[in-house]
Amino acid sequence: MRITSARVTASEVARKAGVSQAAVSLVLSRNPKARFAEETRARIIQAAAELGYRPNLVARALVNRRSFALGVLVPALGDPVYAAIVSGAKRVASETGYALLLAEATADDHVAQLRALADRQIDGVIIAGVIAASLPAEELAALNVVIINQPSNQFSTLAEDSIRAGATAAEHFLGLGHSRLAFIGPASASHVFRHRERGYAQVVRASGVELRSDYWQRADANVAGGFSAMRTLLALHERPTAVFCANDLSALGAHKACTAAGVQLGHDISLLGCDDIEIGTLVTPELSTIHTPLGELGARAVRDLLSQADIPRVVPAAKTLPVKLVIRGTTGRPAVSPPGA
Amino acid sequence: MRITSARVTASEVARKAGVSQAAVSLVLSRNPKARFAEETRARIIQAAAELGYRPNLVARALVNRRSFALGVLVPALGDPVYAAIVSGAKRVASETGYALLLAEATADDHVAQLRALADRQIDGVIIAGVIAASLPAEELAALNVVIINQPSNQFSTLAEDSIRAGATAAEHFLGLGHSRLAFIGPASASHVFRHRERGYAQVVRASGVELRSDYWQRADANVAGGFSAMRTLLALHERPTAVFCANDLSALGAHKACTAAGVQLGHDISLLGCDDIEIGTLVTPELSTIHTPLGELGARAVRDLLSQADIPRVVPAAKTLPVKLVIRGTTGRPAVSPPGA
DNA sequence: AGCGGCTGCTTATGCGTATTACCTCAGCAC
DNA sequence: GTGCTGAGGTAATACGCATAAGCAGCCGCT
Repeated sequence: MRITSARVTASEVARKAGVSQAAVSLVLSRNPKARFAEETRARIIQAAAELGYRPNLVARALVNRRSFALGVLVPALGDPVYAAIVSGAKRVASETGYALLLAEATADDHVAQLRALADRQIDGVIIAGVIAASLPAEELAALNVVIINQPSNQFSTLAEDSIRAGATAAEHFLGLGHSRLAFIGPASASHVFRHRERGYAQVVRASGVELRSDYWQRADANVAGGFSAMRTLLALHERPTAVFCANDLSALGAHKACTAAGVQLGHDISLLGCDDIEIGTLVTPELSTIHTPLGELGARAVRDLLSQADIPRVVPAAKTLPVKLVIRGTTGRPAVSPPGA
Repeated sequence: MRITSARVTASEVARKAGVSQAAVSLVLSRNPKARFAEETRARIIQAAAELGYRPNLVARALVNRRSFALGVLVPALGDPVYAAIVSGAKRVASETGYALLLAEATADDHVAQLRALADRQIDGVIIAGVIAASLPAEELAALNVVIINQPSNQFSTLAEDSIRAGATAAEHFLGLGHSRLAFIGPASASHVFRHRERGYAQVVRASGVELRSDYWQRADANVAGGFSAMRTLLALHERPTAVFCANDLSALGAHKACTAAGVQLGHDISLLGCDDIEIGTLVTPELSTIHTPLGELGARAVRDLLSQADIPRVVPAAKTLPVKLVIRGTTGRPAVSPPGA
């Protein structure tokens, strides 16, 4: 039975070096308070090396009350957005010797998933995509938490500048001379999506361009949603010339609908996504988009968690990371001058 | 300092219920050997519920010598192929109360990543995409291991039927009437890629169709590789009419090259990928491909690991999962009859 | 009355590590 | 010699849980 391999323990190293287990622990953990003769120190280090001793992190976690592991709670690992966040988090985590424990929360088990992480004594948790408000606050409060892309006055947050993302989209379109601006986005409670929409709407409105309700399409923020929303827009008597989608996935759905309808993207209709996931460069023409710092969000989240672990934060911090316009093939000047011009 | 939250322990439950800590453990773990009066049992359960007791899994892991966690070692979490495997693994793992510990192995730290997992006393590890032969065999041998898509006579393996995948590709092309068959694939040591190629070549050769060396392109199995390889093919005096790519990513690169060159996919040239990642449906026309059971591989890997944990396997098992042709938009009959017809 | 056997619990111990408190011995001052 | 100090270690304990072993009380049987 090979549940956990028989591994060499500190005691065995101690026996081999002719010292006590405590000596092994003290020397190998470079405890500054420990005064050991150079010769003993060397003997212990050599014995450990010869036996291939590696400390049992589970035992260490038990006594330290620190597991050196962080949890990540996301709704879907396969989604490129969360994959990018996880990847960024993993990079920083492994640099610092931290492990990442994954939790994929489905519709109704997000609380259970959080508990599963907490029960493993994680030193902190990163929450992205899962509505933090739907998690029991008192259980979260017992953890170090960083929430990505959601507001919270109780926990630290880290977010893209969603308002600016939407605003940038509108500015791009307006700058190109568009005046028939459409939007495709979910009716969801998601904070990012709402803010991307708001930033977009604000700038459009401020420019004096009309916000037409038939240009404002509600659709799930995925490929299918974007596809059907775009079909609706294409069926309109007077088509929009520029469409901003709440995320790249729906933009790619919209892209597909346009291509299928023979619409020349970047000419007949300008299309802009948001997130800058890699897939956007695979379609033709390549998807213009607003880059959001997904990997960076994951990476910073880990760093924040690690600093929280040392100096617990009284006041939760809220940081916002900038976004950036990435012009590729799907956006350009309108083909025909808008009526008002 | 809030490293790990102050949580209620079994002893506190015991005090509240007026019993010993052992009683709490015995009752709550439904140990069949423990005979307790119904009334005591109820008191313990109620006390636990009132205090919100949840066992510390770290402590449990230490005494059980079983962490109820599995490791996953992959080269890139962002790659849709590995994301799909991880997602499948996660599904089964969380059904059975197991946690998944991620390790993303970069070029030269794969051994360190494996050790980091082992040090956390994982009950098993799934290795995908990382060359298992490059890992220290004696350290692997101390673990329960399932290797995905690589051969091994020392450890259990789980693989798609790569030969069949390639063969299916060739049969599809030949069945459509193609005779100018090309291939794009890496020169890498990867077993899957080599077998997909071999299966393809075997069937082509067996059909009597010539295997032209200028139709056999070496390229990295990613978008950029597929793109440039396809450019080379397109520049040929006599273009191939059907191209099989070693994976979807390179097929998507090839797709892009074709679209850019004005080639009508599915008519002028038939293009076939392999893996069936979701992105393939986003391009126009949608990518025909060979479906490989990525999620299923991850799921089965976890199941195998769990059964290994109970009944250790003397002889490593090797299982192969079937693949399936998925015809979408990029494959069709050749536009012009091949010379020989 | 005495003893076996069952019920219903408790006590003790170990998992592998970190850490505190203590212990021994040498060297030195006096 | 005694006492003090510091160097160089060890012993003991705790972390939170699981589990083997033990033990008290009671019943029934002879």
